[in-house]
Amino acid sequence: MPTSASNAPAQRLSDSGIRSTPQREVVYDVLLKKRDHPTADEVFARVKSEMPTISLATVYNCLERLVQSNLVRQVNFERGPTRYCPNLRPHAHFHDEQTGSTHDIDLPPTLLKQISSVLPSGYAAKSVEITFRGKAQS
Amino acid sequence: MPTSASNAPAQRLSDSGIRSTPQREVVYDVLLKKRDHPTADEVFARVKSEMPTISLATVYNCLERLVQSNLVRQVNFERGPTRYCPNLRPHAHFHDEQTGSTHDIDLPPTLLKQISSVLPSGYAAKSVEITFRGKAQS
DNA sequence: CTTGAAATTGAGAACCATTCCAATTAACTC
DNA sequence: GAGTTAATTGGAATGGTTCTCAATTTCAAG
Repeated sequence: MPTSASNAPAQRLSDSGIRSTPQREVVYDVLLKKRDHPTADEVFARVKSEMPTISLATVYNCLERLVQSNLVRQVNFERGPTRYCPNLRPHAHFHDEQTGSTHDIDLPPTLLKQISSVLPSGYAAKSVEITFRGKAQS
Repeated sequence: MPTSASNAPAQRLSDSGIRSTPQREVVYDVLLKKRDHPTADEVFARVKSEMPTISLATVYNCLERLVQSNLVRQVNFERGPTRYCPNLRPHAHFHDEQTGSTHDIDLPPTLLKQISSVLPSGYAAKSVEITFRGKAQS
């Protein structure tokens, strides 16, 4: 079996040092395919259409593993359910209040530096999280 | 009745067009006095020492009113309980992972403009939320 | 292959911040 | 100060995400 595009996700799983299972591959694949920051429930629904026997607990387990392996990031808005995002580059989130959808906004490194420069000395930030709220033209 | 320092909060309540009650004044006062982004439960505990008969439901009601009146802002971290913040100026939050404490970081208007400038045309942001995570020297 | 460690399953339980309720009390208006 | 509207109270209920459990299955290394 060649290292074709279709099993690249599986490759990335084992490359990340986590055991590759069909469930994990499908979960990861679903996240890569539609990057709309789905909740665990939404991932569960999507995965089920490809793999009807998967359980919600497994989806939670897989997502947790993917997060631990730094292949996926967790995103939280307000107090809603945790969402999952396979975009590993520095980016902000734009939350469209009309549609409820979330868009990734790439952040240039220069801006990141400028933002971190507002921190008083003695504050060492490991990460920054930026969320816009408003409406986007559709 | 003079507008003394002690009843300024009460004044600000009625100035905001909401009915002034002892409970609301104490809740607002507690938020102003210790600006460490307490949860509703924490506010409840602090208020109770001044007003032992207040109920948790009232604390929630008061907080909701204060938020509606734009005297207080809600802040959410991860999926934890909602926190309350009387700082109305544009600011970011620095979340110290060691201590769990949260510090306000003032944001200069120029930076806010720079941040908003990364938005593609068509994206109209009504608000931005910036959270740092890391450790602060104590 | 064998074997041991790790993952999956399914259903239910736990968790807990928040809201609801109906009764009581209090705050403004005239 | 009478009346009307809104706020407070306490306790119970809600709601929904996330976790737990033990049994079973699957993975991958030697």
